[in-house]
Amino acid sequence: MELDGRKLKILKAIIRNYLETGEPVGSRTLSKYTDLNLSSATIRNEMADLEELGYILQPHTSAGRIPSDKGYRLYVDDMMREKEQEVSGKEKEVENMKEFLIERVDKVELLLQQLAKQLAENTNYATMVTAPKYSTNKVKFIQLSRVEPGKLLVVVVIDGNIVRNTILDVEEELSDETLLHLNMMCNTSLNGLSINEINLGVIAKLKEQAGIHRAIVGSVLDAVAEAITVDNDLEIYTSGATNIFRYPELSDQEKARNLIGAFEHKELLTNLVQESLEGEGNQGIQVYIGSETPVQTMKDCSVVTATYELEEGVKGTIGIIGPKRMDYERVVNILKTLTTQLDNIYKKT
Amino acid sequence: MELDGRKLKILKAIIRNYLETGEPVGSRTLSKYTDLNLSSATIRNEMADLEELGYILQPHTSAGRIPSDKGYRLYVDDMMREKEQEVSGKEKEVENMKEFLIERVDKVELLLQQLAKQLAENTNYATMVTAPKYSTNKVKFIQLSRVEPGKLLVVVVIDGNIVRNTILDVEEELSDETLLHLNMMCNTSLNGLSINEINLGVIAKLKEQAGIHRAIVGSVLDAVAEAITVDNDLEIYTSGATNIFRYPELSDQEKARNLIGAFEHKELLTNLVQESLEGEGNQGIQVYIGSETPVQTMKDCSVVTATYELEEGVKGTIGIIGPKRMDYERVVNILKTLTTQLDNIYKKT
DNA sequence: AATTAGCACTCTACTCAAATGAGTGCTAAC
DNA sequence: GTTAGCACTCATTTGAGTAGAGTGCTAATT
Repeated sequence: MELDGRKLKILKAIIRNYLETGEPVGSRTLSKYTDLNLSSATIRNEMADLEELGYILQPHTSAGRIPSDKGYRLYVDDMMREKEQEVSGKEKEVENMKEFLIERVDKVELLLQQLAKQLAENTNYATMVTAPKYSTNKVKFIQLSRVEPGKLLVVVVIDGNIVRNTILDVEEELSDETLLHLNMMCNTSLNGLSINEINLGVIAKLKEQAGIHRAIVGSVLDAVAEAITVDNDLEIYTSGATNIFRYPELSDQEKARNLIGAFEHKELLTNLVQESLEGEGNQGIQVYIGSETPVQTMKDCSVVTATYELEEGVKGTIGIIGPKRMDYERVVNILKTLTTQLDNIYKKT
Repeated sequence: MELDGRKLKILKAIIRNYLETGEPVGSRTLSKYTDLNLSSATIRNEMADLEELGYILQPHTSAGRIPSDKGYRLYVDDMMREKEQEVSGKEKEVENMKEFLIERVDKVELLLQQLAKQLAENTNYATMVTAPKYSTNKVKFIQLSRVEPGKLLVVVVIDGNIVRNTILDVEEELSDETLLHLNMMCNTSLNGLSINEINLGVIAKLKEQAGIHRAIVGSVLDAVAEAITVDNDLEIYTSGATNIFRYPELSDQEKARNLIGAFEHKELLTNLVQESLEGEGNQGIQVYIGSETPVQTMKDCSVVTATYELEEGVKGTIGIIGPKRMDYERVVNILKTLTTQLDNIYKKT
């Protein structure tokens, strides 16, 4: 059996209707409210076929049909293909979001948290934003200072002016000159290097230069290593988890608990981020429908992720989590314009 | 009417039973399963009195009784009074928690997040932990460095070795000597001062010393001010929000949504923290029952908060949020031992 | 051969009444 | 003051009956 034009039309009509109402769609509804001009009986036959093909299913015998994951998939793919052509979308959607993004907050952390929140409020879905990840952190600047006797402050500035710091306990007392000297040494030896480039050779050379202070250099290197190591964890901001209560199909105890649990245990979301960064889809946008999701506890939802790239190799992910019947079109649009704008705003800097 | 000994006994029995089962308690149950040796009829009479006094109430005519907020209050106060005497509690409860606290993580942030998580897992309630708040932050050390041309890194170390940093854009190019000079100036003028002590006099003197670089000093002072300003916001870590689904009386859509919303919008929790820090109760432990809570959306819960104090004036709050029928005794015990241990661990440092 | 009308059938959701049972309040006896 | 006993209340459960939405199939129509 083939999926001819008419079947496709009917399928799309079913999906569109279901997206709107959230109720199973019956043959009579379609017959009346579409321009197909077919009787309900004919549509019933077609629907039986569509069900056999796996695009739709019945919650129970005497109910209408709802789209299956496979059905949604077809719909989304088709939609994405169309969008592709339509060069520039309607930018209005994110207009007010833009406004607040403009007045960039200092702390990236706060900005992203805010972004997640705004996005959740605008879409009525749950959202997730990861901090941009510098795939290759490079040391830009190192500063060692004595805070108080026995305490050494190590500040490391890395690409993108991210500042990390550690306080070390040191046994020996360092004179001002030694400190100055160590500072210079570290900067000349390490600046511009990434974690992989700081190899044994560099380390040995540095320790040699340090002479009697080699122990300290060791500690400092540890601190530097920690600072430039890309931490895979936790830098995920979420918002709007309670939005899932807007959708009855996600609101029962069991499902709500699972979902909200996933938002609480952010480590579960890392899979999602990972996968989303790897599989480059249409303009970095990826749609996971139901059980396609990499996060098991979200198998009753759909997830749309977008990758934004501040500069070469500096990527983050934005995700929107909603019911399978989410408004894919709108969500994809929002994410597209949003990522473009994020890029632009940061590139201006 | 008075609350005589027997009434009190019955009230306590009702509460204890209800804490266990979560079901309204009937007269027959009490008659059978307590050592009061009274018939159900007598107990019924007493219960009628207790209801009139406002300590218990009936969900509906033909149900047993459940404690009212006033009833719980009596119970908790009484319990706290008893605990007072019992000098040292059973410390075992937090034994495994201690274990992980011992291997202190560097980042306070992580530690507190972990603490919240562990606590939630151990108690099966929702938890909340705030970062210790230094009521009077003092500047301990300032370091200005040139990261790259036009960018000045300001690092401020404050009490408790908390490190804050800002990157400033500067117009003029600074020589190494100037930078060194500025560094010394800032440190000698500002070290040891709190936000209130950095007054116009200090500022004027500093600017005068700076001469042509007064503009920069202005920016630096702003950065310092930001660093030592106690930020009232957001430093709240939560965990175990999904635990509320364990308690049917909190699990319906409406309530669950409200509660989880409160955990998401952490700004709502600041009231709680505020109040808890101010009203010093029994060993810094405070119990809010039902509508006593400062956070409106939690009026169907009870909240137990504890204040911990790392050193003079450095305080944080731990909160446990559960159903009104939470195991107050256990929770209070855990919080007591936990705060003591937190103090000890940090004091060792 | 495709479409449609018609009808029997299925299944959910709702309503209603009756039965159940836990628990009370009150009265009269102890 | 305490208790036994009984009538009463009310939430919950159960089952029957009904309405309604929607289907699948067959036979008639185009």
